[in-house]
Amino acid sequence: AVMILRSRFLDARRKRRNFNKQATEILNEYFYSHLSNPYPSEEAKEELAKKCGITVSQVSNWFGNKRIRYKKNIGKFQEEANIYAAKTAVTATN
Amino acid sequence: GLEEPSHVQLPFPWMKSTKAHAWKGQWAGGAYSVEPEENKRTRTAYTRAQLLELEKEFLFNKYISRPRRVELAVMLNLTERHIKIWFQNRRMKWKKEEDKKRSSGSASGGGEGE
DNA sequence: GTCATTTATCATGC
DNA sequence: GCATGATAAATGAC
Repeated sequence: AVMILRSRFLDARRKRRNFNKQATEILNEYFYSHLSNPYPSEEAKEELAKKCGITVSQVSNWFGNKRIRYKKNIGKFQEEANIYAAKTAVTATN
Repeated sequence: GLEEPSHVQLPFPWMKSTKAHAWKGQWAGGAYSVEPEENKRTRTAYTRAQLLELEKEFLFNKYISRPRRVELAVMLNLTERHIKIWFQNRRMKWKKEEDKKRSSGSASGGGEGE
């Protein structure tokens, strides 16, 4: 048996601050307009990072978290999905 | 009666879990029949002592040899696979840190530090 | 081997 | 009290 001990000391300070509402808006717009394949290219990540005022790593983190949390509970995001779906009448056909 | 979903969210391929789907059925009754929790992906929590030894070894060299890996595995009571993966991840982390240092030292801006 | 990603977990914000 | 961003095992593509 693998005993999982919680010897989590301060390996690193995971300080976090929430993103701007505007940044979240941009990220969500991209996510929901590419729901069939929400994997932005490196180029797209850089552009998003620039527009949001965050780093490329942060963009990657955001999409990673968003994808896993979305698919784990699609129902929870349904309302949000509708909002952004209406906001962007964009071709998501990659 | 039962409400019929007019525009059900298509189960895009990326929404499927690759391995060890730990969560319950999200669209049960729809397309998929998601198994209940089978084998959850175990995340080994390394002890302080183990991490200390691994870090020490990494300081010595970034790539660990097979014999040394076996040795370390016994010493730390971990599998070779654990050690191998730890070094792979550690190298990626190291690279990221180095990248940050480089960009921070040269051209204007980029000071993303604390 | 690298490396983007998945996944669990952590730490914080509110 | 969960939402959310970050970190680190673990996976898989190549």
